[in-house]
Amino acid sequence: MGKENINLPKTAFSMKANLPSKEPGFVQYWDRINLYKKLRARTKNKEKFILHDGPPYANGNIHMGTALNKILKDIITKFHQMDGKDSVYVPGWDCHGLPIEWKIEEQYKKNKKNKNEVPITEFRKECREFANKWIKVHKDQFKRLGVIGDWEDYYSTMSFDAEAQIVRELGKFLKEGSLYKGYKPVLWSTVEKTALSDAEVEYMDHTSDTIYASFEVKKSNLKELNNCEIIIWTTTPWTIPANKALAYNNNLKYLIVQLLDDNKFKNKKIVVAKDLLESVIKECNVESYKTLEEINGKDFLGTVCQHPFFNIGYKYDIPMLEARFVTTEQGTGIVHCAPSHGPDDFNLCLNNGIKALETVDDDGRYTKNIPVFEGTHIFKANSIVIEKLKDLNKLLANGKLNHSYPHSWRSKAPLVHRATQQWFISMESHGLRKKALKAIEDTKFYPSKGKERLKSMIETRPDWCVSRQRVWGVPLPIFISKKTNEILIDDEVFDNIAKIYEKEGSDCWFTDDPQRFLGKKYIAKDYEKLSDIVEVWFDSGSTHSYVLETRKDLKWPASMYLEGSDQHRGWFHSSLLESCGTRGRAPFETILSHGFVVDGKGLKMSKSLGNIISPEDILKKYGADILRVWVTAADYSEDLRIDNLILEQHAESYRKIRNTFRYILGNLKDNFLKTDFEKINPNVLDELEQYMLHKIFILNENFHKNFKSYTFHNLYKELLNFCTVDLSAFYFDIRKDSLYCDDLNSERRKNCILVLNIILESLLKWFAPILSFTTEEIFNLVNKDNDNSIHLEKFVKIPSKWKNQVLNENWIKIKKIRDLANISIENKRASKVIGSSLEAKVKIKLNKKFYELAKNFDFAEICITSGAEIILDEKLDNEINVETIKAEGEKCKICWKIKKGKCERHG
RNA sequence: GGGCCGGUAGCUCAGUUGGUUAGAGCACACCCUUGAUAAGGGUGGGGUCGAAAGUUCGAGUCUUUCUCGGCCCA
Repeated sequence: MGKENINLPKTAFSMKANLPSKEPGFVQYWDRINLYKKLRARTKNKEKFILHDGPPYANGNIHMGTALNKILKDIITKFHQMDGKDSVYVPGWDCHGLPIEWKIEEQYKKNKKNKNEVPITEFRKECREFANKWIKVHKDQFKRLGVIGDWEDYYSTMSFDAEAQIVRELGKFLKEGSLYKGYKPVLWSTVEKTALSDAEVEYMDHTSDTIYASFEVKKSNLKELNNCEIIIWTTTPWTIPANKALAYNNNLKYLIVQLLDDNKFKNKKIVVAKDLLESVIKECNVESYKTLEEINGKDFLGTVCQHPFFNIGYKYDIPMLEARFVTTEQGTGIVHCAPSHGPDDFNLCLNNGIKALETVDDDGRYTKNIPVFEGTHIFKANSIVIEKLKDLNKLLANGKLNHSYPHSWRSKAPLVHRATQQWFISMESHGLRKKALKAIEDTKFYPSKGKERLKSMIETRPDWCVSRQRVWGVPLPIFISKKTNEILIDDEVFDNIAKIYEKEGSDCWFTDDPQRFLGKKYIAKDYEKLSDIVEVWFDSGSTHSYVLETRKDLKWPASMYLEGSDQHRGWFHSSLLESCGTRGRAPFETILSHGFVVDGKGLKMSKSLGNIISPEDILKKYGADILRVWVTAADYSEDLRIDNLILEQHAESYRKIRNTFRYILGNLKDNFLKTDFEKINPNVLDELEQYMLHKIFILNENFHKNFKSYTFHNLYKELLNFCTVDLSAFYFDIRKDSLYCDDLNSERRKNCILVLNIILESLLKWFAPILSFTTEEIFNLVNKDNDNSIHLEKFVKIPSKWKNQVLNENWIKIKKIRDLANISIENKRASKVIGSSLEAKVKIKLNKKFYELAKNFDFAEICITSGAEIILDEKLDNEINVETIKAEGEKCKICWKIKKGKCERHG
């Protein structure tokens, strides 16, 4: 008598997962059976769920953030698919833009090649190849994570049809009139006559002229300020002619000081920040002065000054504006603002209705917008401006300053901020801001706080600058009439350009005869062709038009956009504006945003901290399913922590889940029998089985509730708890005896097997979107038919008759008795009276309420002891009292129960 | 520097409109089992809820300040 006489579990499903080596095989399998096509066929004509992929930039290996994003997308896509929808995922890539240009330029540098000598189309070709290379790399990395999507027919922002559609979209804004020409400061090299990006800037020492200049107050709400002179300090005297405003800070204290030295400023009242007075009088060599008044920054509200060059034609008002960027680090606490020559100045002025002008031309000479000085080169203007200020008695002092200053990385020439011609989409002219805010109201946000975040950005953002002076992008399809200076707006032209791009891409814009784009209606020599490109956020903001709208397998608007929370200012934002501008509503129905991946302590990952974990490392050590567990178990609405400890913990949970499957498979001997849930009559089963069916019903209900609200971490926790608490420690433990020792024909055992089949199917499907590899491994093991996949299945439907609230209440009480029995048994174990619980017999004294319920149950079975006695004791202090005694008698060789006399089952 | 969001046991997360000694799983400790065995079971220890102040009969839950962290902007 022994192991050969009992039904021990046996399965081919190994305890050890070996995910890192096993998973790539499933990636191949899904490729081989063409799972993606099969999925489409399976849910053909079903309601669509479209999660539109926000395109990652095709540059560099993926990092944890990308992995998180793709896994989350895949989990959601799979949930909707298994929920019965046609859940289509088309991945995409963002390809144009500066980072790729840099990479190519870097290569040039290495090879001592000069970018300017390379034909533009050649350069763009290299950019395109570079992007294509990374798309390929990404594709494999994403597939390795278990992500299922249309990998063959993905989209990219540089495909010919995308470039063509971007032209059409711009055409809509041009036609409407909301796309206008304006000016905005960019870092400019007057030597190379080109704009530079931040990354092309080198900071080096530079000696600048400094001045303390004065602006006379014209009028103020604070009478003390009248007749005062506001003092500013700047290191760029040449920007004074472009001055349009002064900036102060509400939180600073200012002083009105009367100068008493015997010079041209004698008795003049000047205004500077209190904290900077000392440095100002020192720098300006003031020897004698008198403080008249202390005022608050807010008192400046409404104050208007005169330009220092008022007397030579600068007759316009100089308003004083509140700005937080004003500090007391240097200067006077009041900052001179030239919107054409500084980003801060530009934004502050823009918010106050003062637009930047073209004040300096490509070569660095003042334009006609700068009276008196027109034609002067700005690098020669400082001394002229200083002289003029002196003449007009607006110069308190001047000097030199050696400081770190931006220079071109190529020519090493100093750079300037210079307003250049740019193209803007107006937020107001055609109600774009209003439309976008309405669209936000109509969108559902997960988590809900995303709504406020996006809303507050749209409320305050300035007009959208969509032009860039670069080469790797879609050219702005703009012709300007040489005669009228007006933009050419003609659908025929836009469409003609788009058609050409569809065939050959947009490279030709830079090389071909402009006449080709203009068609027959216009003559090329009458027009200037722009060479700016479209900023890349417009590219990706338009994906809805060239992906969702044009593909038959998709729908517009998308069911969901899902990205990291930084994309409130990125893709969510640009897509919203583009779509509201062209179609009057958002291109998405819902937005789901997730937090950032941080290390175990909550700090961001950085090279300097050395706390970066790469997806590659995790895949090698744990496998994708562990990474998918990490994504599912985390609350993505906050930042997601990850380190080895956290992964180890999730790996541990995974093992528990895996062993739960293994136990079921072992008892089923890998023979899964699909059952028709509807045909099961719970009432013919033992109460324990009925109770498990009830548990499955409730779990399924919560599962769908959590799925609907996208709270996967709660969903996962419930599944995990079901495996550990309800199955492993409870149901499996109790039913072990029946499974191993009952006759194969016993009703009890057969019913248990039935329930195990049900649990296997339910668990497999619940876990499939999460543990995509492991569930496939099991599915393939128990399904002999070829080319099948768990991912083609639908979620189980649990009949409502499985729900049994009364039974549930009863079993809560039964488990309470069981818990107390366990404590009692543990006491006896500690005192070495017994070891295994089968060596024990429990005497359970109960009050009337519990007795009436418990008398119908076999507590030896429930408590896994050799005997149990239920005794009514109405005098009991507490409801339940359990006493454990050593079981007496013979140990049955088969079921190991200790009984006096023969075992009733095994003789 | 500004805006927004967050800080509950070692870890991942619960904690409904403020109300009994703050919960779960994992991890940990000890014990049992050796017929789920690089598995399984049982029992147990562990947080005063980032800090302080306030409102209240009563606060993890409301207010303020501070602190740490994240995203965005400057």
